[in-house]
Amino acid sequence: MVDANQTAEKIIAAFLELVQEKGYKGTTTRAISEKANVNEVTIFRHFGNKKGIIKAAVQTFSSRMQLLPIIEHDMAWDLESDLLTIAKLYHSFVTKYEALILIGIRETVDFPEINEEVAQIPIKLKTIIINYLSEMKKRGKLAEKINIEIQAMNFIWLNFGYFLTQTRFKDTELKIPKETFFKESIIFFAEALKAQ
Amino acid sequence: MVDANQTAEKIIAAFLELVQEKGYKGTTTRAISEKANVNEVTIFRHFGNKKGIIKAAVQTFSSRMQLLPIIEHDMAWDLESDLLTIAKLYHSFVTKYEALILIGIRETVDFPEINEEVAQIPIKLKTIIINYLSEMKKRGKLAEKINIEIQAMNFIWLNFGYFLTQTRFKDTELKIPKETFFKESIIFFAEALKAQ
DNA sequence: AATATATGTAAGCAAGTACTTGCTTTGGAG
DNA sequence: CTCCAAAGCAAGTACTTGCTTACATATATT
Repeated sequence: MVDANQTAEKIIAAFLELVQEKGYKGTTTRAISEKANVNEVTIFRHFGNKKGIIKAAVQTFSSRMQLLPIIEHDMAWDLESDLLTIAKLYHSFVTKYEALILIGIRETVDFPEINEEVAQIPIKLKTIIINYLSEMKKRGKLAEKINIEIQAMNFIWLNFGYFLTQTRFKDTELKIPKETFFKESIIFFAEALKAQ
Repeated sequence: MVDANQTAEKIIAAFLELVQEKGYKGTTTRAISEKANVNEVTIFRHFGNKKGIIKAAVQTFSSRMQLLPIIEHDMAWDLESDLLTIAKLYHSFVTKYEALILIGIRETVDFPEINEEVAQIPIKLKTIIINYLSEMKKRGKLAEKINIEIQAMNFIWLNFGYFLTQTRFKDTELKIPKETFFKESIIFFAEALKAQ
């Protein structure tokens, strides 16, 4: 007997890959079946309908989301290294779930739930950074006058902007390697915070 | 006789509005005709086919793009106020062409030309800022050690990230008014550059 | 009044697409 | 060997959607 879970995963993987390219509506169940090397009917037997695939994919996504705040305890209470840690975690997460995030950004109307779910990433990130910066203030490592909420958003916009520029524009003029971004941009941001 | 240009504009406007909501494939020619209050056939008489509407819309967009670098001469050679001017110009432009920009980001595969065209926004912005910062260095108003290309990209990511966060996530927790963004984030960035 | 141009109306076609149904095949567990 | 869950296969249905065709109507210009 064939492992049912394995086929389901194959279908989800093919689905996500295709959606990343063609968008949700551009992804046909036939194309999914071909890419996953299964019969089209198998898809419907597993997920009922096309939306069911997304639903299943989102579930694995949201359960992983819960794990994010754990790193709050991994802080060294050094601004540069901690912001670097957070940025790196953010990018590995966001790269891994690129397909779903793109769906959330694209299919705002047809899948408000996914958009809502994807919006949780910056929201969660925001609270993490706000908590972190507050604690840094308490420890006297950050100037009192700093507007923590604004700075949390600055950090988010910077990272989100970098991520989307890299993934959505193929132009070489805009390509900046991850290491450069971390070493230059995040550190610049951390130093700017310190200097205030 | 009815003004043909006017109907064409009505169609393009309806098209852009719908695409912003539903995406390109989610936008049917029937829906466009209803929203524009014209007959469906009129659309095809004007633009030949569905892609023709996009093509026409992109044309007005690209011609406006050409005008952008003109503001290079509007600089006061004061970091804060100049970056503010550039940021404000960027956001008014990007807000105006939101629909097309979203198509460019979403429909990378079906409309590579539009993606290419939309990518010109950050590319053009990049050269504008690089030129500006270089001149500021020459005038002794900016530290020599500053990596101009990186800082140009930082500025772009910040603005692009802000723009997309505002337009794609409806959550109130992430909403920051434009004035706050300009006054806090852009000024923070300018000060950080000065401090280097 | 006549002409030309822009649009409306009605009907429909061809292709694609999500989803169904009924039947067959496969391969591991008892 | 038998049973059964999981998957393949073939055919088809119902519906949507981009686009076409043929004809009627309105209005500005000559």
